[in-house]
Amino acid sequence: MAYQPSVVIVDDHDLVRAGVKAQLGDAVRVIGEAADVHEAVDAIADRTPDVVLLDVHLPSGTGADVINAITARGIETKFLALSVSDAPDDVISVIRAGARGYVTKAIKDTELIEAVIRIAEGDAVFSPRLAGFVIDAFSATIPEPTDPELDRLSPREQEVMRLLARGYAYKEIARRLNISIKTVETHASKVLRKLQLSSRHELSSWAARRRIV
Amino acid sequence: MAYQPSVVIVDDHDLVRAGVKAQLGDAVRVIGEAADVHEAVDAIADRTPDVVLLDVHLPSGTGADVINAITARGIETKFLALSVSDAPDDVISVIRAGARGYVTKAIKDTELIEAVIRIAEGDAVFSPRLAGFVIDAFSATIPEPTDPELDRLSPREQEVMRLLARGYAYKEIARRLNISIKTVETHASKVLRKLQLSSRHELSSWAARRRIV
DNA sequence: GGCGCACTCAGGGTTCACCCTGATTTCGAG
DNA sequence: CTCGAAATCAGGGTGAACCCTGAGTGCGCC
Repeated sequence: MAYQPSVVIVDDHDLVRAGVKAQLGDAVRVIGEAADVHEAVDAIADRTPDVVLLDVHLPSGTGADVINAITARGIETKFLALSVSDAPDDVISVIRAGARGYVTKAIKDTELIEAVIRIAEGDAVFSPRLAGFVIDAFSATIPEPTDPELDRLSPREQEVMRLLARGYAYKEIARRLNISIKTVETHASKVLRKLQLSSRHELSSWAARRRIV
Repeated sequence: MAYQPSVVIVDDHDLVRAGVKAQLGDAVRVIGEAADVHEAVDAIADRTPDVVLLDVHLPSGTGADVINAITARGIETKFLALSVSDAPDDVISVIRAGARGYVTKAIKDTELIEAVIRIAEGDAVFSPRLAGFVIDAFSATIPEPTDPELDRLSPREQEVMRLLARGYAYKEIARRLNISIKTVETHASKVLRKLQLSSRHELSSWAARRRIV
């Protein structure tokens, strides 16, 4: 046994913590345990383990909360999320917070040990099915569920709205659509009223938030 | 052998293609090969394999080029990047283009077969060391290298610039900074000139691109 | 002490953004 | 056929955005 990474286990079920500890055997040093967010932050800050085995759902918050609290304190450690959940949202949120791996509790003991070692060495580890979620989120092709706000705009109004959001002047929009400036004004006015916005700046950020531009 | 995914192999070296084919054995059906970007696009479009084994560096372009061309045509297939390179940039760019996995050519034959099967089933597969790059890029904490353009603005001008970029009216900015509207105008004018922009809309997108706001 | 720079402000001007009222045409639903 | 929604445009108005010239104050630097 060349290297024995130190580990803190965070899970709200005593039984799970005991099980994980048993599975890990003496391949790692378990130097702390915690059952909720507060305990976890204290334990990690106190003992700075190489790796934190982190349940995603805790009674007082989420695994992401723990990660955020620790990174906010400038403490350097590595997180491996360990959860029964294989929901994309759970995976993404905890990875976005800074976890470097995510495995489900269905993992076999030898694989868990290997996963912890790899994380300790700086690699990332995923249950195969879960890596896909991260990739999907990464090359985010979020197919917007057709915003109902948008349906309230007539086709022409939507065209004008897009150009407005990009910062084109009325004159430019008129030229591009081959209509008069006055018509553009009319459309612009209706767009703003229908979307309950008061200027093209608000429209710009509105459109940016919904990835329309 | 329950399921035999169809595969197209893209690599500019005959030897490598032969080697890959040998390693895959009869676990998959190799239904096409290609040695450059153009050949690859034709072969994939023609035969629509379940999985494309894709070298990252090709004589006439990159693996990402192939992926972009195929997705542009609306063809659905899955890409597994297979490269000698383990450079983060190579990994990121090909994943960003849409590959669902990346393994190095050091992979063992049984692992390669398993990787192809997993990709065919919709999972993502990575050599462990490479997954880390994707995670790093994903939770991208790009520390901006202090834009030299920004240094050309005086402190006060930078303040005004930020507020302008957020869409505040001169009146608002004047109120917040406790100065007159005329002074805000002066600063705004200088900011636009120094940054060679012509309107606050350009300033907004300029600032958004550099993550200043 | 003079020189440059950042910061402050004013006057005066043009263009643009946005609003309101009102009008015409086309087109499809009832 | 009638009615309404969509699209087109005009006139006329207010305020915001942006420009130029000019000018006063404080501050550090040679």
